Amino acid sequence: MGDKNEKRTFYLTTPIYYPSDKLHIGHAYTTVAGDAMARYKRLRGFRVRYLTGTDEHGQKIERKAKEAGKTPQRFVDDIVAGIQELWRKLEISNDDFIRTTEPRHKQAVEKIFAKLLEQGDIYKGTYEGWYCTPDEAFFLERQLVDGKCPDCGRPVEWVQEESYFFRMSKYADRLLAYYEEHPEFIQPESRRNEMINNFIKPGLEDLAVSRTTFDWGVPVPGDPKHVIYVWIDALSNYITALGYGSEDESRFRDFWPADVHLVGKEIVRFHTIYWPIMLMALGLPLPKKVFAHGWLLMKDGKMSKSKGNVVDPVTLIDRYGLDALRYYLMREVPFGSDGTFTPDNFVERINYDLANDLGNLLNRTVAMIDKYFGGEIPAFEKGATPFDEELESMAHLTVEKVENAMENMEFSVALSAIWALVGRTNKYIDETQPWGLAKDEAQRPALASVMGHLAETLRFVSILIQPFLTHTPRRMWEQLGIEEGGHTAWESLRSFGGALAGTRVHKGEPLFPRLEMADEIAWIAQAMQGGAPAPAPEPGKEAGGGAAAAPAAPPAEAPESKPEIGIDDFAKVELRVAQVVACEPIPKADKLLKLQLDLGFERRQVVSGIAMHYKPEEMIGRKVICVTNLKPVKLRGELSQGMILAASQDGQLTLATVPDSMPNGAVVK
RNA sequence: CGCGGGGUGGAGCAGUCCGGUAGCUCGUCGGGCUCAUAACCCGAAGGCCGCAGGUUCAAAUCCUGCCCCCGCAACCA
Repeated sequence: MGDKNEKRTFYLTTPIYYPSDKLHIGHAYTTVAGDAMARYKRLRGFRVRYLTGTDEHGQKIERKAKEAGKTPQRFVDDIVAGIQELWRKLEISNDDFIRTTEPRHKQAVEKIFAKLLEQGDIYKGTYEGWYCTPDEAFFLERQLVDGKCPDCGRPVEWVQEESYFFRMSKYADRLLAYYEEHPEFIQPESRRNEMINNFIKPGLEDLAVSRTTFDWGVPVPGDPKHVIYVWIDALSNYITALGYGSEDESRFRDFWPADVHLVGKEIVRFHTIYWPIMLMALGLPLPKKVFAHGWLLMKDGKMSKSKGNVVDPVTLIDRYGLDALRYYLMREVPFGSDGTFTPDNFVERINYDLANDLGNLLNRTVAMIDKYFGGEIPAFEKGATPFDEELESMAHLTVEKVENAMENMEFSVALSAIWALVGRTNKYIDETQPWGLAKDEAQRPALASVMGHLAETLRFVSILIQPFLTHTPRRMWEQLGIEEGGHTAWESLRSFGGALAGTRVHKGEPLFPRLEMADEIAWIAQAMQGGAPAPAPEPGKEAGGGAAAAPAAPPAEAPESKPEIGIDDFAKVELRVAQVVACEPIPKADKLLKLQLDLGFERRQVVSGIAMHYKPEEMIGRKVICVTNLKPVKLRGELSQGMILAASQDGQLTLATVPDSMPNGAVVK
């Protein structure tokens, strides 16, 4: 093999996830994709470093921890333990897991901040502006209406709030030049134009990189009243995890710059603008590629618990096996586009591709070798049947296609190519009709050739799927009697031949049991609703998945509750019956209706976000309940003096109404 | 005219950058085979490629206008 000692390196990262909640299948999607890439590169002989982790600071975690009655650290420790458990279950092969609360990270972040400050790239400045205290909002001079708050009309005051800023604009030209010179930098290309047109061209504003409104973070060196905000704290994980800024920077020298940052499309901007600029300021090379993948959406749009369309990856793994889930994630959706998860889809994919095509192919091949050759894979001569050559050349072509696709992170393309080979092999059996050949002793060499070609093709497939499926390759090798080693190495794909001649096959369990589609679709749908799925008969599992524990159904999620209040607090709210006397939509606002309410003793105008649910004309005459002592605000330029009550969930909304007999102005409590 | 994505046989998608036979998976219908997990293989039906113009010998593909859907942003006191 190669006589180069120096292995090429490959550094790949996922975003660091925010542990304020349990992770869902979308996070699993990203991380499995990265894992497939990392495994592929390792198979190709690269020295790979695959990093994932968690971004653990910030106001939201501080608040959630408080609500949970925990310290922030304790709070994130608990959630992160769950995340790491999920990665274990998904057999993510990450080489490191960075947590932004770790000393190694915090120390480096302090250094980075200090350096940027010292260089003058970060400066201490002030947010200045007109501030409306009751609204907690800043306004520019030109936004004021008659020198007063444009929202509520009350006086505003000139305030200054201290903050540290990063001079972004200073680097804008260099960033554009980098884009120019490295067209591969932002990966689906369309994203690049988006960044240039929307953010860079209009001019980069200096970025506020510290906060004084919360404490849970890395304090600004020498100015602990500020904490370092997410930009610097989180993005720098990609280098702090390599030991940048520590006593030992050897790993950093080996692996930086990153080959690929994998990101969701919602954070492209941070990774293609802020992060490169930070690196430029630090005098470091920029990552080679930022790849934005799409979202895995649920049938009814974005995942949300209240929609009842959340799939817990663990539920799927427990019931269908890890390889089924990993295969589905990587095959179903072209990486880079959005895709939709549906139970039908998931079950179909497993049944057709894994059970019928691949699993059955192995099964029938092994059965025939058993039957016709006593379980020993025969030696063969090339071209014994008219179909041999085509199968062989397709096998080689498939390797080439897979390698090309993997370089571009086109995982679904790679898998389709592999499955095209599987399909071709099934067809080959039909063409050669081994059962016919077996009846004629003179056809013995042809039969041997067919068996040899089948086994060899399956060997190819087993090697090619390794980045994606973590159990199946080994199970195929067991059945084909292959020892892990030379015949399972990627480089062995260069030659198609009798590598397996003489090995003994071992008929085993089907790789993937066939699923009862209707039952399983219903089961998943129920699991997504959060209800306890019906005790459908457990389908077979991947061999080795011993414990046939009852599938863990996601428990019904208890709604988040607000803290208890006393009657005094409640009494502060004034609710009254009001009648709608006029109602009209507000231009250019999808959700807003402007209502004139008769409160008996006075009339007032309320703006309400119910336009998606009620037409203006059907509002007129209704008696509703209005909060009458709410601070007035302007919405979409219209004054709103109160709010009307409505119940809503899952995109439904119904007004709380009162019988017409109740007089306007009646107090509700 | 806020930003972006999309409208291709019954369903879900590819093809659109770099014009020239419209492809894949599933479904439907018909056939073949029996080695195999009632799996596998072959064939057929089915599309005015959102609409209207334009460029061209030729447009799903380029240009113009319009319609519709979906995210995001704003607005849900």
